[in-house]
Amino acid sequence: MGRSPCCEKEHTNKGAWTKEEDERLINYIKKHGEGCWRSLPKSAGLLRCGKSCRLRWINYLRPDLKRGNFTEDEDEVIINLHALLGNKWSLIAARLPGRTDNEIKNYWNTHIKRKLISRGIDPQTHKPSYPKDNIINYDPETSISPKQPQNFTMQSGQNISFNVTKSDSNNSNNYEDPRINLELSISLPQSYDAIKGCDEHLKVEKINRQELFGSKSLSISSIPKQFVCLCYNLGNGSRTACNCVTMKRYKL
DNA sequence: AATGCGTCCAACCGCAAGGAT
DNA sequence: AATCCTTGCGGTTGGACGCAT
Repeated sequence: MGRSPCCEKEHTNKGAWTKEEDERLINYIKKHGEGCWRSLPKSAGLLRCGKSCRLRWINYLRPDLKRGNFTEDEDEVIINLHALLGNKWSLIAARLPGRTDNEIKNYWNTHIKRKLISRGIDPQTHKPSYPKDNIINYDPETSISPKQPQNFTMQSGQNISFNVTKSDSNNSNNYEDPRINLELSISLPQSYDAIKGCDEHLKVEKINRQELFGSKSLSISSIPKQFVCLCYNLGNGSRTACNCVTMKRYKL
């Protein structure tokens, strides 16, 4: 014997609720309280299934619901909780008085997802995302890059990375080979002050100085004030370098 | 004015958890 | 222990609406 349906579908209304139905539901719940959703429609004189009544009450008719747009603070709470809990909308809603799980879910899908993407953040992982169109699949056999990056506009301070992965010719899938994990990045010209706090740049700079001049001390201000920075990370041995070095060599 | 398209969101659906029998 | 029932959750749908052409 299978599960009995939640209601008799032939005798129930579907779709948008009318004002009269809303009033019946509100009046009934005011009198008898929430619960017993299965029997509620019959008792309240509604041609709806219990599930539908529950949803209507929880998501729309409850008196404690907050109406209107989400505030910036609420946005941040949702983003932080989603990073922590994932798509657990009911848990997120529990932390936002007056908001429902359905409302938050809709808001996430229509607004916050886009907001995060525009910030360069993957809405599912909450980690920085690389533009898909800039992933270059480099074929070492032919030295041909089958998928060229598309044009797009970089913003000041933005950093674009390219991953070079190995392509599997048998099943046309790409996969990351840890031995050839080559990550390239490029950024717009920036001031030296902006990179001064970057350990990686300073480390490279220090090594380069030692290579060129031994223990001789040189002023770090000899680095050009404005330049395009190109960095690369090699998976094999995790070697890192950047063209700050080259720029400095040219300057010297 | 008509049409097409994208966005928003209320409502639906299937499923699972947990309590009752 | 097995089955049934109720409730709640998350994914999806479809209609209303606004805007561009």
